[in-house]
Amino acid sequence: MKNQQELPKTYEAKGVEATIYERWESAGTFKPKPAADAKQKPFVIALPPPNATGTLHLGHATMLAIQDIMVRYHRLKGDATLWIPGTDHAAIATQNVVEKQLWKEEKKTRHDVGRDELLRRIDAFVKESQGTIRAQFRRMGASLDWSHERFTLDETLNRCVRMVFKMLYDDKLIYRGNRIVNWCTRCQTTLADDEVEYKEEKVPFYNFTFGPFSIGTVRPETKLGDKYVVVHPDDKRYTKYHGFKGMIPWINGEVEMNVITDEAADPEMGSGAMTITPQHSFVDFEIAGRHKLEIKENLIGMDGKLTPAAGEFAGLEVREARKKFVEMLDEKKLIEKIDEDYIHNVSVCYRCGTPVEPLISKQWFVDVNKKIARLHNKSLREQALEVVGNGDIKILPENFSKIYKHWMNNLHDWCISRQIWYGHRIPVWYKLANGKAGGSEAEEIYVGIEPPEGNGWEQDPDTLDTWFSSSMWTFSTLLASSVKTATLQDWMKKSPDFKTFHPTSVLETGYDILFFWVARMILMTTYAVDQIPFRTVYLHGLVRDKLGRKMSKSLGNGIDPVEMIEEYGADAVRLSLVIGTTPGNDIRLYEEKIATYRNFVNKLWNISRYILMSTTPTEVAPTPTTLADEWILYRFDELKREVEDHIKAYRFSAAGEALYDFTWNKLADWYVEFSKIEKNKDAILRHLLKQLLVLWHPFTPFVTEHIWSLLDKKEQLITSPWPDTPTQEQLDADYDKRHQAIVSIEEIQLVTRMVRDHKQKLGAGIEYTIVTQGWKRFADQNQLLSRLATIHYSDVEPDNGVVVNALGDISIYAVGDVTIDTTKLEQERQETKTQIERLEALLGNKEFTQKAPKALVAKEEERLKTAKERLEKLSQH
RNA sequence: GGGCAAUUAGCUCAGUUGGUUAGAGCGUCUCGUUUACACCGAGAAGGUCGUAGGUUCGAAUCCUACAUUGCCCACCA
Repeated sequence: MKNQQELPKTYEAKGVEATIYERWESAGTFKPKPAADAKQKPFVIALPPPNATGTLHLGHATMLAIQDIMVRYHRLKGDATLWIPGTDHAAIATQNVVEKQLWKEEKKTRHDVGRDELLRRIDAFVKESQGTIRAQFRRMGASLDWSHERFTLDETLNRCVRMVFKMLYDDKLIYRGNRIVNWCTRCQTTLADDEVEYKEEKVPFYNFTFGPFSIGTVRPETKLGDKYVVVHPDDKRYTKYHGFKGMIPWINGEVEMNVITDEAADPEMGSGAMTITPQHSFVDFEIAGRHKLEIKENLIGMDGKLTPAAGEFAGLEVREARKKFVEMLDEKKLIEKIDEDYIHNVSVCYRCGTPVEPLISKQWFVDVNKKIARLHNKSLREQALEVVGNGDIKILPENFSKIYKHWMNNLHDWCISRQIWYGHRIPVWYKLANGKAGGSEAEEIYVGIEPPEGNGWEQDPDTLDTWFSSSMWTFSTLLASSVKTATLQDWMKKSPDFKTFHPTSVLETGYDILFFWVARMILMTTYAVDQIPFRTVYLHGLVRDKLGRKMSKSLGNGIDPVEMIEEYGADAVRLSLVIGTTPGNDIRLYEEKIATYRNFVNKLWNISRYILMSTTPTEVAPTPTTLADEWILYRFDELKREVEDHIKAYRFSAAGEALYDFTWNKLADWYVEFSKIEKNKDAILRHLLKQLLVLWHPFTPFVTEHIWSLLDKKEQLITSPWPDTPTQEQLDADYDKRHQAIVSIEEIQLVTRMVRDHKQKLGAGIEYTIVTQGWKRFADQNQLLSRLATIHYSDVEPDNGVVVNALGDISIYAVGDVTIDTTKLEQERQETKTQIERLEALLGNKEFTQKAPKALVAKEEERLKTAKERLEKLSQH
């Protein structure tokens, strides 16, 4: 060993990661630098802001790993690179957490403490969570520009939200109306369509008599005031009732019944006739709208109990009311039958699982179908479809653009008002004309960025859907906070960051929020900014356990990334989330997998340790002098090309695998071993190591930076230049030049393997000789072979030798008093024969030789030749 | 009900536009104290690529049907 340097035998991630991160951050390396190439577009990613409630989970770890690869790659390439961190206030989720805590600790509800006090408590909680998140994201090694951190409730972002709200309002894309909405009786708020989930449940299905019709339902209690029966216009059974109007017996005596026709009634379903309850069913609401029917008051209230409009049922819980209602119907002999085993999809709140009540409520909506001038006479929906349809925005994997389009095609108006306290307050003020609460017809409305002047204005108590503000994330985070303008256009003009960095390059996130978030960003950004928010959408899968199950607390199968980082190091965790995965497909993670990559990181460490300890720094250029040198330098050039191609094509797994294979199977297993025989490889070894560290750096930033610091202290690795990558043409030319060296070295590897195999079977003490014909062996090739496989080289067949294997024009002899098991040899002979037959058949096929690519035909011919030679050798003994 | 994906070694997964004998990691078996590494090294075994057809000189890859699994959307009055 040339160096006295003492390096630990295993890489201890725990001891170095924090220091390294601190060094990157304090040197300002995460901040964007002007591009080396002025023509090159900056590379920008807005980090999907994690909820301000949580702690780091594997979903976060995945997005950080993938995005950091892209960001570090572009930084090394010399691009102006910006990765914007931040957190999302996650309105309902956050308020829920604090409300739960309040109840648990003090047995108080939000109404007990009041709006201001609740918000104060939420703020305190959020501040703490943000601190946790920041610390944990740093532990993953994420090279986020923390000086650019944003929060969806920052004043700057809040102002942006108010501005966009006003723009939409002025364009008449935001309206307020009495419409049917999803209502969570627990969260006490509306939910957007995609915030509702469905759960299968076994419930009784009732069939009752409604005049001449048989009506089925799982929710009889809503049928209290029904008076319309809907049948399909073409349903012959009911043609005679079309337009019928008359009195029929119902729960409390006679009621008026009207028969109307609508295509929504499915003749195949049940009796083909249904009654409608527009207050509590989306479909019924639409039917009522088409027929301009009067819509009565809600029967179910926001508290989940029946309202005074339900008369004697008022105040009852839904389930109690149902029971009573059915009993009363039964007494009147109006129940036909009850199916107790009916499987029904119950809609529930995605946050708390409580059944959702559809009911009528006065809410704010975004109109997605109205065509407006700003969008060149298109609607929000059409615009959002177009930018994906025409390729301005590319979605990866591609099949998700189909899903996106389908969703967009079926998009309904977006209910954006929420009856919770935490979030962006709706920038609308009301003044009652008569100065008294009550009649809404008499009120004046003011919509603005700032509160209106004068007295008597009261702000809308509601807040905005959390996705409303996150839909602006790519541009709201780039607006200058110091600037106050009246319009968004002006603001953008006066925001240098916005002008430099928008649109962003890539939006990387899990496919589960494609609709919640990605689609809405496209919707809102194309409208408000008249730019796409990002050019490429990369969707990763969900992290699951080894059996493909979701990780959950109740199953106890969760993996805490922070614990894994503690034990295996951040680099290993990152690799385990990237290698062996493909975009859009779920990722199965388990501890052994992380351990595998920890082992790899240690391998990289030990290769470096060996090079550091056995070579000295040198200024000599890495010039190949032996076959092995030529081989490794060619394969390394090839690796650079592969890695770059893969990263550019977002195939991060393939890039990582190529690096892994080169590092372990080529550099460590062969070249480092060659270097022990051939010596004097300091320049090449150090050159390979340095460049390899750069290539690995996006994947495993900590260990590479650490090794780098032991190697070269001038500049940090994170801001070093990416090595020049040869073009495919250069590689091809190089291959032609180095062809013999490459073939020879790879031949050595094969022969070595064969001899080792036989040595194991025949035992020690056997001598091996190889006899070659055809081209002359190179001196260093012979030397390498004899050292690696303890083998002699000869031009002539040894007297008492037995052929144990053959490769092309090489024969391998075991020499001496050898009794060998010929089964293996016979097996090889058979295999070679089969191969020859196959190849002869293939090459005898004119269609193949004519239609297949010439290179392939030539290759097959070469293989046939080799196989024949081999068979000849094998048959000699 | 509509749509999308998946099905490859015992397990977890790769497999770019159809083209060598289908790859990797883990696990299994055999051997190994060569001073970079036992978080290691050398080797081996293990797959008719879900099933059945089709297109093609050639299919894990393209087409059709079916089966199984998962997800998304719609939602049954």
